[in-house]
Amino acid sequence: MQPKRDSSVKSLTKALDLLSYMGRQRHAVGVTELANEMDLNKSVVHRLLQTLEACGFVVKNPATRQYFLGPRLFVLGKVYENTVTLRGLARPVMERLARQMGEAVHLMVPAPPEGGLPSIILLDKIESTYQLTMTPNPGAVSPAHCTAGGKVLLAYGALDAVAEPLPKHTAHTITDLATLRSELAQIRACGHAIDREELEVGLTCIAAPVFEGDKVVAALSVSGPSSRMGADRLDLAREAVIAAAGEIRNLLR
Amino acid sequence: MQPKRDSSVKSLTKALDLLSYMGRQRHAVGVTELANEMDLNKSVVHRLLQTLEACGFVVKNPATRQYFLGPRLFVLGKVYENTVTLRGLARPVMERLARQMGEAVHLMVPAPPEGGLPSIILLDKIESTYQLTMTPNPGAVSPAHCTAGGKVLLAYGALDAVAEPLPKHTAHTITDLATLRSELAQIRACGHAIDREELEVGLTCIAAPVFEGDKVVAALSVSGPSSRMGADRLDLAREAVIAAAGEIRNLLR
DNA sequence: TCATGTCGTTCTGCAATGCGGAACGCCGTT
DNA sequence: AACGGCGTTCCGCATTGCAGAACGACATGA
Repeated sequence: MQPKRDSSVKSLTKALDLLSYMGRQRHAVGVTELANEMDLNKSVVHRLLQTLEACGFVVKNPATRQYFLGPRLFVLGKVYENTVTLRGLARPVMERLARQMGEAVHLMVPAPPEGGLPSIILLDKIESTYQLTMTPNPGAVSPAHCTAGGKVLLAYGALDAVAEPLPKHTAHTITDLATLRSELAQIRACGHAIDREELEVGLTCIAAPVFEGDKVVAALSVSGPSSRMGADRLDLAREAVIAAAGEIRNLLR
Repeated sequence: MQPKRDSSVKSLTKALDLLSYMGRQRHAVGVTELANEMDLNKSVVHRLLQTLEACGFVVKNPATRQYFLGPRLFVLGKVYENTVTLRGLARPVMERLARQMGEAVHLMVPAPPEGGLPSIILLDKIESTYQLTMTPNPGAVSPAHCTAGGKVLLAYGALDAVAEPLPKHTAHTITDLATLRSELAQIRACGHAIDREELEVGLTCIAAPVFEGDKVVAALSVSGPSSRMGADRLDLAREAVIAAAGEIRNLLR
């Protein structure tokens, strides 16, 4: 039992975990559900929710007596969205890249470790000019081990790897940690990552790291249906994303 | 000294206030500034920030050692944005209203009481079809006492009034509480509110309450330069917003 | 170079704070 | 009417987080 200098405010951590849980659920939840799911006492959950509600971080539906994310989060999220310089600087570069390739362009940043496996956040995107593509919206969270952007962030240490059994999404998903590690080494070697249907069948992505100084802070990617991402087109995309990521790096200076 | 059944988690409240403060500042801040501004001990602020950072609600710039809102708020804000039913239901109605009037259309909800005076949050908006208009973006917070939407929310009890001296923004701003109260009574009587350059010179708005059941949950407004909002056009707008707000009410059923 | 001020960070004992468990009141169901 | 499940409230105890001071790093200016 090492004291281990914890220095984290327990009640605050619990409250933030409650918020994150509600964010994952995407619908209103009751006190008991939260208490069970988060392994907390009902009275604790209730008190935390009352405080969160008083500050507008949570709203209570008086009819169902359930709680959900509140408007203050909306406000603060918008402030983040509008002030993160990376997003604004990257935008024009992303637009050019999207026009050049005609495919969806994504800008991803590491998600703070939330319990389970390492994840990435879609900070911004530009839609494909083709009709037939359904891509996630900004704010979406995806697993890192089976996405091009995620692998880039893992490879360059912007995101901590994990020992957990990696969940399998398709036949191509890397579920073995050793395999993932050698993949990450290769990504570092060639400066880009490819995801060939590792998250979703029919979806191929290629991503490059965005540096700020000597640290990788984001990943830029081009995604499209595998049918359009043949070897030659993928080569084009590789050149283009790496170049674009470099441009963003210069803008961040 | 009544015990007064407080039942709010102090440390959590402090942390949430820190977040809100950073949201207002819109730029990274240091520990000392926060401690001074929030009237807290430095060590407390530091510990809270460490915890917030561990959960991704705050990021620290290692170079400047300053803190700012983190990506988790972005994620949760997006979840709020995408799941609040009001927004999705109101959208088509707002689009029609905007096309009809050619002016900016805003959907506003009450902001949770944050220390000072009652405020409103811009939940969604549609731009004017005219060129020359600069309107706030979704997520923006405005004072309630000098906006049409804010006065509507105050009038119908969706937002608590306040005793503070009301800050003056223009010559037309209502700064007297008695005057405001009679204005609110009149708003309740005629079912709409008008803001004639009370927040900004040259800007006129007209707003109507959006009911859910027997409670007002939002305000819908049409805003334009005073030059385009003459008596006749304002009459048109009044009919239109009231009708549109009624439609949204039906959709919320 | 050294003194000085300012910043973020760490430490530690004390006591206020938040926790746990149980009890309560409210519904809808059985 | 009895029951089970829910959100909510209560209260004493010990854990948790607090205050204050000290520390170390950095920038500034003499």
